[in-house]
Amino acid sequence: MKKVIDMKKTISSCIQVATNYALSEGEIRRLLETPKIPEHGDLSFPCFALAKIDKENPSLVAKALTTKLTHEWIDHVKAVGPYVNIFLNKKAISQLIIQAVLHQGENYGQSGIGKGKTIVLDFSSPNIAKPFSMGHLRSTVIGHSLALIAEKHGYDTVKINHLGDWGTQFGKLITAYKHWGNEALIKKEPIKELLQLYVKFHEKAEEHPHLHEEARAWFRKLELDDEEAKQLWSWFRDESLKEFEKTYQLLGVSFDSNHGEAFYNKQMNAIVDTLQHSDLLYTSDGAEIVPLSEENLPPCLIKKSDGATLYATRDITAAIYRKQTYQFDEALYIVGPEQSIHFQQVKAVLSKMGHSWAAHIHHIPFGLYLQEGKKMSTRKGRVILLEEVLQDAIQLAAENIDQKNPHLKNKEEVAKSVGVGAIIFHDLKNERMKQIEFSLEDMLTFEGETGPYVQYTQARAQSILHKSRQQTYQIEGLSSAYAWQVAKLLSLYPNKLVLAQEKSAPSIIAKYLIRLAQSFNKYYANEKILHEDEHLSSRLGLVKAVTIILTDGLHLLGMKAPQKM
RNA sequence: GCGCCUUUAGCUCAGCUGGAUAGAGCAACAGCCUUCUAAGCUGUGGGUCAGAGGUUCGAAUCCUCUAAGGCGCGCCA
Repeated sequence: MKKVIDMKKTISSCIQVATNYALSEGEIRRLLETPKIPEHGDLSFPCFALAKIDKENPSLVAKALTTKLTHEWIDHVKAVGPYVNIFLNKKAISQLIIQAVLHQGENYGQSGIGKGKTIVLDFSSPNIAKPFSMGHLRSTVIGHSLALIAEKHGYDTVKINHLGDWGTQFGKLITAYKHWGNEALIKKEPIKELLQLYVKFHEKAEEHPHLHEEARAWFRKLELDDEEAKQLWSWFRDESLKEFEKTYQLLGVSFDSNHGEAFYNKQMNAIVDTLQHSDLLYTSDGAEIVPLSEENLPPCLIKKSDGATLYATRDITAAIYRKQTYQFDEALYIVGPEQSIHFQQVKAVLSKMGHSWAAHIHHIPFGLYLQEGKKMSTRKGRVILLEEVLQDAIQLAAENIDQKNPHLKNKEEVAKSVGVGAIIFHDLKNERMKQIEFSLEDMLTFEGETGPYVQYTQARAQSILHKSRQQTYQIEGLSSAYAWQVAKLLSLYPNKLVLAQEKSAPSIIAKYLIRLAQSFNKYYANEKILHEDEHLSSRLGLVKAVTIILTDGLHLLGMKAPQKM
């Protein structure tokens, strides 16, 4: 699609020609490595595989290859033992890379692999009347980033917030509200107040067990469309959603659908009927199940012994609805790892129903936040509110600005971008499955491998561009070691985006941005950029290219990239 | 008991799907602001890659087993 400067590919085919097609280009590409130390060149080709084919000594093969390897991109080659170390033409290639980035701008790195395809993402999904937990933060920022990455690749995305807006807890909430509720308080602080009602219910219910019956009765009424129950339910939902909306706004997240669990209530009977008619449903201990022993899975519970449906029923229904509504090619569920069996069951049942697209449903789990080595629990009185963490971060960012750049114009806006950015980046920088020990201190760090570090690097680069007052650049390429490192990293960006998409891994982008920022900061510290000489324009072009990639990468993580900070 | 995930420097993590001397960031110590934003840069110390086998010319990376920690395992979501 877009022009990409792929050094590995070019050199691979070059080696292939030089070796008389003894290996496929793919094999060569796989063998071709990036040496860890600069003395070994920009690329290095180990000759073991080649030597095996020729039944020769690897060192000799390497030596022989050096004489045949010529290309305009190659400056010189050197055989060291069994390795052929390739030193590239810095000036020519950096020129091509910088030009490509400048020319394509924010489109640089678009692969087009998703063109004409639709991905549905189910993420965030907080529970009504409960605080936005750290677990939901993970789901939210990962899901959001995956959506942005998919869009970059050309996919159409459908972002769904599968709200936890149904279940027996609403019976409890209504009961609690009828006894001790206060309308004004709920309007003021819905989540806090509703949570308190929920907690109070459980406290009181220990002494007065009949409250449980009352709650069940209210939930039954709700299911039967009782006017009062429904009104309260809908009010709780609206108030909660309003408060969630504030958090989403801070995080810059929006959804295409807020259809929660309740939305599927009316459709579930039809699905249960279908299961029945397909002879998939069995009765076991009074409950309706789909046995999955062939799949090596525990049976999937469709209906409780009291006839009520379960979340598996709901997810199956929702999946079918989504397939019909959005015609998705892939469906991602960004949900904690506790539910991995659940999703296997849902997929298995859908398959049994004859839905071959079940294979396109993917559970994207992530490492849990732990507290003292244990899963964070809402039950334990102490809940860490995301809202408070975000406010802390913004506050700290504001203090930093006052100290470091007191004359900055839009202080509040920048503080928000930086503070929230720190939280998002902290969440996304590590491999998705890695568990995270909750540490406010770590989240509020702005130095080192952090979001603010990347943002700061970008802002400094912008500052240079502003000072230069140049709009267009005459790129001739750069040959200094620092500039070359930066340019090489720029060329890797498109590939990183593809990897991030394939592995559903925003961390690949986050790690890459850190590397690029580090590399640029070294360049910045060691070379004067705004220096009047014949290379000025090329240097500025490199700086401009860096700002383009850093900004684009930050956006893909769901972060802002302030011009100044 | 069974299944899934994790284990790399004191701490938090990379390691490009098997390659040369395992790298960053924090923390500690020592430097660098009359020069493009010091939220930065430079240097020093710090490692039986959890352990044991196996595959291979070559393993942190692939396979098997063991250990530790986490999360699950039919009427919660």
